[in-house]
Amino acid sequence: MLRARPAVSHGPCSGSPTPMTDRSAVVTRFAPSPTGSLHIGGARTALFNQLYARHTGGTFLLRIEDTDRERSTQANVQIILDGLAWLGIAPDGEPVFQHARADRHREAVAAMLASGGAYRDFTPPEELEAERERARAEGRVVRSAWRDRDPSEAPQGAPYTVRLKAPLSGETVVDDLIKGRVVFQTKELDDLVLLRSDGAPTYNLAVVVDDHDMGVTHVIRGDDHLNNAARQTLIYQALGWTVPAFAHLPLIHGPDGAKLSKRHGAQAVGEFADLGYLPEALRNYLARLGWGHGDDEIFSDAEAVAWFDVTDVVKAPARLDWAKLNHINQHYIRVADNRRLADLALEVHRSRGVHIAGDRLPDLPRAVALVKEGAQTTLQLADLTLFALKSRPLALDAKTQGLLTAETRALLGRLRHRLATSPWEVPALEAAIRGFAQAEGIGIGKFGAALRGVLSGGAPAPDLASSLVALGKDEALGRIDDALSQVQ
RNA sequence: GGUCCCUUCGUCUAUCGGUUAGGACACCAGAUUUUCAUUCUGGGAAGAGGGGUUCGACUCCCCUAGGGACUGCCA
Repeated sequence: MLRARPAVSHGPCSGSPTPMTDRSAVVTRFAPSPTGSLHIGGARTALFNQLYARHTGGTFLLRIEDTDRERSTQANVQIILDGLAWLGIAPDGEPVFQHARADRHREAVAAMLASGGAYRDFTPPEELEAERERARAEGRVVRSAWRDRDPSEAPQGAPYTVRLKAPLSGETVVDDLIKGRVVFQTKELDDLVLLRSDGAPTYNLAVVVDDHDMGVTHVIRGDDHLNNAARQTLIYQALGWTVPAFAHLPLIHGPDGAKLSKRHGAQAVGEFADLGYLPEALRNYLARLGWGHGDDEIFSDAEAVAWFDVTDVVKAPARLDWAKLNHINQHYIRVADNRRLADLALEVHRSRGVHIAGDRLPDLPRAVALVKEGAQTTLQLADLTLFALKSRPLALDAKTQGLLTAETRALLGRLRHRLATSPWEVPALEAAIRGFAQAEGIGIGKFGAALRGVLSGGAPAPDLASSLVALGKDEALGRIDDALSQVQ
């Protein structure tokens, strides 16, 4: 018999106490495969696992499923770790690397072999392929002839895989927390390969052994594993282990309802960061995708933890809706700290190769405060703050040049003096501008566009008073002076 | 082909046998306005189809259609 619960092998810097302490406590895990980056669907799976663990006062673990040595890369592991960190999803304890536990997996297989729950399959690949075709034609599941043959009949030293000896009758039930009771006819479940011919454990075996050893009580994962859950149940039974609770999340589709792919704009969480989304916004949006709490749309992490329950997750797949993500992101930009946003905007400018003079930087947070209402992403925030970051003298765009007639120049000259005596605050400057228009007996339209152009150089800018404040008195008046002294 | 899952406004969702089927995003119209945006007001918009069960079905059951997953010595 196997050890009930061997120590979990941790990552490089092991030594932290094993997270599982209370047998009755909930333990969830996120188990991504480093054969690609962290997908947005995976990110949501991680989020739900974390929310459920936090909600129940349980533990949330991370396991890297790197049993596919060919396709797993260290770079992808790092991308996944970075992605989770960026999103603000922090697992408890060190991540478990599945590959490092291969011996333990083989040990479990040895036990199954010994108990008759598994068998050695010497079927050569070509023959297997033929059987696969036959089985498909007959509408049944693939079965190896070696299931009931004596291994001693195999040629000496012939390569073999080890397969699960699945029962041939009865029902296998997956009591899913989201999908409900799903019944499979056991004979429809095939004999999974447990160990490859090179002795390497397969995914289905490894998940079961690791989930068991890690004390996972609730397996919350993508819908695409629902069929696997039945077959994994058979492995649990063969090992004599308790089957965990399952919760299969419906997948996230692209806006057109098709499986999410590159043509939908973004899949990896890193791309969402590059597109100017805030992690808290993405978290909120992701939580609303497939789950909800009444009419609540915008909620804090604490509220999400308090309200979340896997059983409330919707059964149908959801589509990624950029418009709604934008809206939520806009909300979080509005409430975000200006210095933080300024740094984010600056990062965008730098990545765009926009040179910004150091003396303009201190004004950025103030500019951010005045324009952030209109930004849905930090990319847009960068667009909206560009006017404030330009260096004098500004290159005026053609439209502004055209507006600077002798008459307009005269108006701006007089306005400049009025502004210079005003307190440098939005209400006061607004009053000054209105007062000026009134005194001149003209509408703001007569000079407003020109003033904006002079202040911004043609880049998008907020309303006049806000633009003036965003720039600061010296810079604003200086820009006006520059324009007025410019040779016609 | 086989097994399994899914189906309420364009999208995300509420409803958990009795509601004028609610909200959000998007969209349309109007108001505000010195650009863009913001803001405010109003509006259109849904239970895939067909059978049952029931006094009464979006809600429970069955069938059909459509979508999806799995069917690998990938995960």
